[in-house]
Amino acid sequence: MIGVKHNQETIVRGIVKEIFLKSALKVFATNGYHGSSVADIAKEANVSKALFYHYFDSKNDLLVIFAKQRLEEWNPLLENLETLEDPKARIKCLIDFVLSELETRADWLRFLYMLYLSKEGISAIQEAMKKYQRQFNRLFAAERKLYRDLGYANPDDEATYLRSVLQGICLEFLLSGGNYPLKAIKEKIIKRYLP
Amino acid sequence: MIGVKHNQETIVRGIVKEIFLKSALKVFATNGYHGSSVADIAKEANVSKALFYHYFDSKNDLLVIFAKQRLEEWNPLLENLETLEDPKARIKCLIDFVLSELETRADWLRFLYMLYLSKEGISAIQEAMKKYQRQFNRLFAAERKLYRDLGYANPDDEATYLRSVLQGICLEFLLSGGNYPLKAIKEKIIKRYLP
Amino acid sequence: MIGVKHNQETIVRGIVKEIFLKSALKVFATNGYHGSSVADIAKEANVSKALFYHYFDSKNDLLVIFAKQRLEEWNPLLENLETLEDPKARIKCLIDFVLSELETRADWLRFLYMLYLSKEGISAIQEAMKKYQRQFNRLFAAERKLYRDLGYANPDDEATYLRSVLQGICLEFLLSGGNYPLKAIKEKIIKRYLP
Amino acid sequence: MIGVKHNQETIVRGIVKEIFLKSALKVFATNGYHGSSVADIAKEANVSKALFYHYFDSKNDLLVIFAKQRLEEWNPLLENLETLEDPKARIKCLIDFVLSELETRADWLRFLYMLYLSKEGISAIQEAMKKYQRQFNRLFAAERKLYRDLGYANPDDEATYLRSVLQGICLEFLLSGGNYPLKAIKEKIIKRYLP
DNA sequence: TATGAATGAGCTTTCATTCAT
DNA sequence: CATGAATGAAAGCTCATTCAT
Repeated sequence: MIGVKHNQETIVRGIVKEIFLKSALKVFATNGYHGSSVADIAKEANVSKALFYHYFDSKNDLLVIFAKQRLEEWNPLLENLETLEDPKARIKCLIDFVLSELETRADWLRFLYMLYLSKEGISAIQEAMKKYQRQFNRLFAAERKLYRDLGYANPDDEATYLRSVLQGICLEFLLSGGNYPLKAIKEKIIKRYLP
Repeated sequence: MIGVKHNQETIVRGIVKEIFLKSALKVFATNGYHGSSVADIAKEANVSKALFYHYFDSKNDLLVIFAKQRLEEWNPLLENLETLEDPKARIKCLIDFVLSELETRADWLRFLYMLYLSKEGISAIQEAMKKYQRQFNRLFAAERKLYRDLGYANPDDEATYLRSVLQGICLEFLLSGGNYPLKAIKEKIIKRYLP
Repeated sequence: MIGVKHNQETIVRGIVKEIFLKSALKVFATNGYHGSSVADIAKEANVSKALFYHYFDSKNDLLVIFAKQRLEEWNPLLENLETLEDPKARIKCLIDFVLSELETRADWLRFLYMLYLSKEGISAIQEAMKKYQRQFNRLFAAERKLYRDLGYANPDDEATYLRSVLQGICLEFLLSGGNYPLKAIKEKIIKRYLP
Repeated sequence: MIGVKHNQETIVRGIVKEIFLKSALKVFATNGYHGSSVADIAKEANVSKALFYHYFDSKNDLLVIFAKQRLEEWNPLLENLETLEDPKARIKCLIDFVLSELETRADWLRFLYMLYLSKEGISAIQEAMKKYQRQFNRLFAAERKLYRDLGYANPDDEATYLRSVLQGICLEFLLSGGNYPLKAIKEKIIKRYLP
């Protein structure tokens, strides 16, 4: 019949989309957004270039999708920060969250840093970001409260400082090419905040 | 006299080259290397696209030049680390060096992080890097010696840690969009290492 | 019984084909042949792109079909011109035929003019045309006879002239955007040929 | 010196632009706007595809340029219609203007008819048209005055009618493939309006 | 029948680079 | 030195068409 739609096909669609996203992430992490062509992504996924446009509206579409995924990724941490009573448990949670699974998230992080660093990149995903502004604010508030509960004199600076340290560790991890002493560094920082 | 004329030309050449490099840096920091065209650079410098090729062999040439400049920039620090007696003076010197003039070096840093993060980018300038490997080794040795002199149990990890913290501060500074409490953070870190 | 089923299928097939043709005509009239994609046609018909190829061999197929339909459309007029005795009745018939139902035939006309105007377009349907050459010749002969019977000195030029006038009216009607004084113009021309 | 511009080079620019426009017109007249690629135009002009974009912003740019040229073409006629005293001279002028040089303007006309016929085409050049609305109004007013001066009862319809006839002649001329009796038809129409 | 998946070829446009002046 | 002209290659994206289900 004319007009009949098959529901199960969305499953295939979802799988293929995921393959594309993974491939895109890989090549983006290698060459950056502008340095990666849709042809590169398709090649990585072993399909034709044209198929990409069967699943996404544009190359830029990927940025929006990635931004959304990234922001949703922070939800579990946010929940923990807002519900856990013990501030020490909270800060442990925060450190663990940022530094865990760095190996598997390497492509992800590499790409995000590049994206954030380029001014253009930021404006490209700003609209997508706006929707999540409230979420960001909640996160920052939770962080401030954490340092207040920990008894720090200057919660804002303290939040900034730990954020910087954690980002720095992630960054150096990515730049080190595989021989970063992550375990030792992590112990060091945990010992400092949870004596 | 011929020599004089030659010299003058070289000076002008150097100035124009510098203009190009500065313009390139600016657009690279905005759009990344692949996202910036030679036309963009020329437009930023208010000259014709073709003139670029009177001063540089290719767009890729810029990467090599930037890498060299960056590495030579570290020479004064290296000299200080190797000659200063007092380890406290040395670590103060290191921190000051990395965190000073972040505002004016912002484009520079932004671009370098992007470059280092992209795997491909690194390979593009790897050759240039090789020549300076010896210099890198000297720097790392000086760092290790510093932490040994300061009495740390694990100088290697200690070097890695401080490097991560400083990089993290620079990174967050770039990402913060102008409201990073650099002064407070710097005081904080100096107080920690130089009690 | 098998025959009946076959017949029903043919009827359904015919209906769906007609839907496609109507949709095609609409988008062709809007964007021209080259400016309209099979996807556009399918969308207008609310079916999938692939279904189109169950009913037609190719997009170009549509041109041939349209050309045939157009030519067969002229059959009733031809019959009248050849059988009616009174030349005045014949010319009235001709004018009425060309200028009637312009509103409903607008898409049709718009597309045909575009097709005829494009040199390439004509060659695409020339083969289909050849089969109908005999019919054209009959039409032209009937026209000449008409003007001879009406007593005109130069029947050929007269035929060309009236054809031009009628085409011009159709064209201006299409270009006017809905406010063409068709009735007045038609009266004017009829009064001239049938005083 | 940096920043020096050469004035005479605009001459070359103008010539090459003209070549491009002529080539574009030729291929547009054959295949229509959507049916002609920038590659086709460049091939017709015997230059590289990329050079096109050195002279024009986009393919659509050509439409705007053509529309403007077309409208300016009518200026001499407009001036004559507004200044000539004798209405008979005016209508002679109008007929001559529209039907003269049909052979050399064939590509032009063919393209314009296709453009006007496609609804999309019209909207593409509407903005360019708006600027010239005043000119159109002047032309229509001059036409109305002409038929009033000639003593016609219904100047508006009369203007529409003659416009239709002239358009029809042009159209049939284009469709006839070279054997249109233009001279005879023109005499016929002139005799009718200037007895 | 009817659909979504899939693709090669082609389109518009951009870019790094070269060349004549 | 400095420019505009010019181009081959490749980018993002579309399209007519085929195929498996």
